[in-house]
Amino acid sequence: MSGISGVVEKMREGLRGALADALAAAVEAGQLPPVDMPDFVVEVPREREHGDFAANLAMLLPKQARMAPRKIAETLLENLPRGLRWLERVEVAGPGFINFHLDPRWVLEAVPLAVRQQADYGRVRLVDGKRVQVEFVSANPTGLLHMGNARGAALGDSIAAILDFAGWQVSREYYINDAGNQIKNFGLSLEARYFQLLGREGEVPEGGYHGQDIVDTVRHYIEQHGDKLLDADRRARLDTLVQYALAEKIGGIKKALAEFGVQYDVWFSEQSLHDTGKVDETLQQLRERGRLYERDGALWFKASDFGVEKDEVVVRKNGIPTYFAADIAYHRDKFERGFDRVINIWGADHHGHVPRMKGAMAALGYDSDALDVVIMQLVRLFRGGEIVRMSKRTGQFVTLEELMEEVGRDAARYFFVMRSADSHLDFDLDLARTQSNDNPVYYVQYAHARICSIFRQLAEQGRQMPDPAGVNLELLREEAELALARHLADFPEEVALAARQLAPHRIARYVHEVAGLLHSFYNVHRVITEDVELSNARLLLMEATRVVLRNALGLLGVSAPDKM
RNA sequence: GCGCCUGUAGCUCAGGGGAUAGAGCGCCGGCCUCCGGAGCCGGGUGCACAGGUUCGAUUCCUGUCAGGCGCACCA
Repeated sequence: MSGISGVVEKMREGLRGALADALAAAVEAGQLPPVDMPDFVVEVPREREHGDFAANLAMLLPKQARMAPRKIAETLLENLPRGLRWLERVEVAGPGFINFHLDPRWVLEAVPLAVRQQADYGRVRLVDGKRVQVEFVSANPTGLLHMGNARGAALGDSIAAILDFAGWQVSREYYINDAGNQIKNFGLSLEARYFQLLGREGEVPEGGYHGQDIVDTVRHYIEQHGDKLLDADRRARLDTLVQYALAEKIGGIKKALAEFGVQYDVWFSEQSLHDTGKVDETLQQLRERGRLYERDGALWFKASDFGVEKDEVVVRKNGIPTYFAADIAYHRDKFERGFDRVINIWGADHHGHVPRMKGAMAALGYDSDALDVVIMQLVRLFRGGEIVRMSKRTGQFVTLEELMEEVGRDAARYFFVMRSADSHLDFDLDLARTQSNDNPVYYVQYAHARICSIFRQLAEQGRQMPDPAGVNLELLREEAELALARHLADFPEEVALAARQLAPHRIARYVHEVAGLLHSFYNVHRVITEDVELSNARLLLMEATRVVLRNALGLLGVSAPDKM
């Protein structure tokens, strides 16, 4: 692992290097036969008694060396370089593990690092100068945002933030499906409501949009522009209504997402792909590469060339390209824009689309591994222990706005990312609204507010935060202090893991643990006391904790309040 | 029928091949002359099932069973 600057990684790499040296020395001395260096790990054992770090190197060598693993481990120990910082003792354990026991104060190095780096503490450099695009939500602009969209928003935004923290250059994008059949239906639905509101006959078509919000939008139009479309040319009437309604709907979506704390860099129109000829251009490329053929009057993409079960229509018998055709053009455009990596956040109901989209990218000559699709499972809302049903058809569903009104932005964001994407999410509205220790988001925020309160107390006593350079951190010897510092030291690695796995829930769990350790410490020890030296050391520990809580919450889009 | 996701504590969920599998909630019992009790401490049962790979499998592979979601000239 490279590009991680934390103290844990530093220690891990130091031990790894020492073991590699030991192996080389042992071979050199003839104590071991020449062997290939296996891909061994230096890990943090679950059990405290197994030391601070453990290596499995010796257990990977018996075949090559034709020696027992424990014997190999002993030999490695004899050849370990001397004078490794913080190292207290090394031992062979179990089937051949090499366990490293460190002076417990080694973790305190994380404290001044966090204090010094502030908002940058936890940043890692997994990549250098690489660009990634994260596309998420991309809900139809014909309605309101529901729970699935909301989860996508929280997940996508958090993944983007984590990737940014991990060294990627990130662009957040929303794909507006403002073309195709649904827009046609949208127009017919709007027209029907328009007629109805003005006393004429009108019926929302089968498969149209029946929601109350559509009625509201048409009413807004009438309030502003009256009934002048009643006798207009039908094409003009539909176009006008659609344009008006799209603008209003997209405006509403932007506003809701902004209130949710999500800011996009690009809003990309599907229609623009048709208008600029990019859909045709893409189809032409596929044709030139021999991946298209005609059957039953339609044009098909040979997805089966790429391990997909069946081929897919890209141009219908009536000559109109399918959504899939536009989507291929869209993804091609992403790569054309120079992104090194493209990530989509999709609902589970779209997972069947993944293989053929990857196939299409491969067909166009792009690396399909550069396209990652995060599939998130569906959300179930609970209130009073009962499932809250969502139905777009009947227009009865909880919108993002309603959710924020009910539980607040922070709770909503936290709840959506606290489970892994591929886990079904049971969202307990009652719990999210609770202002008590039962609610994990308050639990974490409270830890931050508590620290801020200590600092206010400090100021009231006319005292100041110490300069890190003049503080003796080794006064921190209590178990609660070292356990807390140990977790603060883990932050950069947690960020790296979350980034690699595209897994914000790791950060949610991590920050909850840090909060718990802070509370445990706080309950047993006082920060501000007559003992100025010790107070200063603890103040620095508190400041480092505050930095980590704030940065981690920031990655989740959750605020870190000074007071609650 | 085929494909994808998921089966871990009473409930909701974590667990990048390692040595005795964790957290929150719920339940029971404790802790405030003290920087914020929105807090802390203690108490316990579990990897769906069957094979395989491996020195070692909750983790990887195969199969079975169960739940969710897909399998349109919809998006």
